[in-house]
Amino acid sequence: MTNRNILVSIIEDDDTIRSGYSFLIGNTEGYEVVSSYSSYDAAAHKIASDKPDVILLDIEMPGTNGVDAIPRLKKLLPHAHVLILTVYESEKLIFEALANGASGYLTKNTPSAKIIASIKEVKEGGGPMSINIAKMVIRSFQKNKESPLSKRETQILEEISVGKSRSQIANELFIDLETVRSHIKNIYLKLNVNSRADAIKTARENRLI
Amino acid sequence: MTNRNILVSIIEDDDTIRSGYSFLIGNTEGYEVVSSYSSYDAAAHKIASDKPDVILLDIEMPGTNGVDAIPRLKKLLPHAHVLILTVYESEKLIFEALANGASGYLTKNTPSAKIIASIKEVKEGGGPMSINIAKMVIRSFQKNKESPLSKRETQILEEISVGKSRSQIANELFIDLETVRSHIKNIYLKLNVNSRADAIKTARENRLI
DNA sequence: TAAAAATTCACCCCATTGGGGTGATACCAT
DNA sequence: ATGGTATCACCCCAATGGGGTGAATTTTTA
Repeated sequence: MTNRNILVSIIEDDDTIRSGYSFLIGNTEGYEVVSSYSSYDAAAHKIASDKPDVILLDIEMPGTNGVDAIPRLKKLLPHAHVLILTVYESEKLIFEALANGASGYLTKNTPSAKIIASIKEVKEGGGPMSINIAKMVIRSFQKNKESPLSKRETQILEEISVGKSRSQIANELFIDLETVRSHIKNIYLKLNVNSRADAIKTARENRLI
Repeated sequence: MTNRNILVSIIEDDDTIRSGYSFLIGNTEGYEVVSSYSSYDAAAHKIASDKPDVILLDIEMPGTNGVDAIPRLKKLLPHAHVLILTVYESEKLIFEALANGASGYLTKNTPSAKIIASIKEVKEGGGPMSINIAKMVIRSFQKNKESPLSKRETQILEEISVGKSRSQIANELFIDLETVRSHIKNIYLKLNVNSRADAIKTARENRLI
């Protein structure tokens, strides 16, 4: 069997950048640019017939933005991989993009060779990320070391964050219901909130849990 | 100013692998192996004075395992970066390691050049990951496409997962309290559970939310 | 276009929960 | 020995959560 080219579509509103990518990828052995569009809206009705393996997608675009475009592209082309290529490094955008089905996330300062390699990687089921993105993702797993909460309080807040009730927590930690209550009260005091939802929100924002 | 060498400590129980890394890194310009140990327990009392910039850490080890070793190492050497180098690819271990403060996660099939580059990357605040690890991490952000839950049900379960009460959900979605209730009942039916905690657990396990 | 699924709402029941207040004891670690 | 932590107690009461049953309407899909 012969390895066929990796078919790439590009959706990027900046003409210069789009031509640049197109030139770069089109002139690389084993890669083929099947189409390029200046927005998702321009691509929507045509990209399905292009049958790309990988879609390079910008986030900042007129009309439908990149993040919202991902699930639509996945619906049009269930087997295509979406590789985000953008200048944005906001944690929110990155996670939204990944949650929406992006297979990788590169920033625009990524060297050409890495872009080419990432397209192949993504086609083969990998998940390429720029180092700064990987850093943010890793950091998102790490807890804040300067938590105002004690160990026990953190533990209880974690139970709360998975939907446990007071009595469930009391049972699992082998302590009295009242003790759980007083811990929760102290948690609320420290976080300056007065509901489970707010406590969870504040804790997540500050990586306390 | 002159760039000083990157100081590396290695904690790895396999003698052969340890010497291999030691040789590889020690013979690379700009890198210096300041110490190597066959376990965390062996390193515990001495590594602080080695003052490494980066610690290469194995997960599978006699005595204190790698995951538990991370926070202790971070306590001994708050400014050192821990780079996991292991054969394990279990999602649980990866996330535990990252949550415990690991700065990067490489699998042992990583080519030498990539290991060397990753040590530098980690020292400069990056977050290197093997492609297969990045893939798992990315997948962990992505929802299951074959959810038994409807869009609305998923939305409501997400609200529940952040600790919202029925009435809070009703207010935010502009629907009646009773409607929220009936959605929740349907969610419980579909997931075969009968509590918020179980629903959240099942949903998280199946990436429904 | 007809059937199936999703979304919406209603009213029954009732034990449990959640949040607020106040206070107390014991154990640590600095 | 003083402040933070962890434990428990009892006051109050509205709201919540979970279970049952049924039904109208809209949307999606076959």
